[in-house]
Amino acid sequence: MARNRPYTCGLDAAIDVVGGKWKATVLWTLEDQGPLRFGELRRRVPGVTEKMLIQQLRELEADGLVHREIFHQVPPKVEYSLTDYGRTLEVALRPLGDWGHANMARIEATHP
Amino acid sequence: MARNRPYTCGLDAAIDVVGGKWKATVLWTLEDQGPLRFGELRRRVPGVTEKMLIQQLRELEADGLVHREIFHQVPPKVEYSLTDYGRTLEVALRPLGDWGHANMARIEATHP
DNA sequence: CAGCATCCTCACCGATACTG
DNA sequence: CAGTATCGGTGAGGATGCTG
Repeated sequence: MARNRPYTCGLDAAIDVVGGKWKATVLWTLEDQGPLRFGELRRRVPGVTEKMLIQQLRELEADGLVHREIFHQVPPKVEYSLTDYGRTLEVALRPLGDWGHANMARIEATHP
Repeated sequence: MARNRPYTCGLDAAIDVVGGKWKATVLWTLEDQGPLRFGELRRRVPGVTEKMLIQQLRELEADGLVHREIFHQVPPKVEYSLTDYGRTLEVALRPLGDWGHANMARIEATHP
C-alpha cells in the first residue's frame, strides 16, 4: 500500500505489509483464535466484505504470512492459519497492539 | 486513515494513528535525529512533498505525538520534536521496525 | 524558510450480482 | 461454502503555484 520504495527504514517496509485496512485485524484474529475457515473468519471481523477479506487474505498469503489449506469436500472448506513467518510478525506487532489498547480512548477522541 | 471504528483490537487503533504513508518515517526520523526544523526534516524524508509532510505533521501533532515549536524570527524557524507520548509510541514501534529491517529483502521481493 | 490553496488522478474500498 | 466479476464513489496523495 504505502509504496515509498526504497524503504528509508524497516518501519516503512513493515507498515507496507501490515497497513492494509483489515490486515491487522485478520492477523490478530488468526493468532488469537487458531485456524479458521473463511466463513468463521468473516464473522469474526465485523464489517468486512467478502471481497475485501479475500483480497487481504490473498495479499497476506502472497507475503507468506498466512497459509491457505484447501479441503476438497462438498461443501467446500478452506482453512486459514498463520505461518511461522506470520507468527514472527504477530510477535513484533504485539507491543503496538498493547499501545493501541492502552491509548484507545485518546485515539478515538482525537480521530474524527 | 483505516477507519473501522469501533476498533476490534488495539492494533486497529494503532495502525489508524501510524498508518499514514509517511508517518512511520517521520516518527522514526524525529526519534533518531532529535528535534529538526521543517527543511531539515524534509531533506531527511526523501520523496515526500511539502504538502504531505505538513499534513502528516499536523495529524501527528493533533494526535499529541509531535510537538511544534515556533521561533518568531526572520527568517521563520519551526522545530519539530517527539512528545513524551510520541516517544511511547516509538518504543512500541521498535519491534515492528526491527522486524521490517530483518525481513526487508523478502518484503521487497514479494511486493510489486 | 515555512507554509497555504487548488486542481487532479488513481487505487482503495464498498455494493451488488453471479458461480463451482 | 467459498469464492469471482464488475461498477462506481471517495478520499488519500501528488503537482504546481503563491504568500507572510
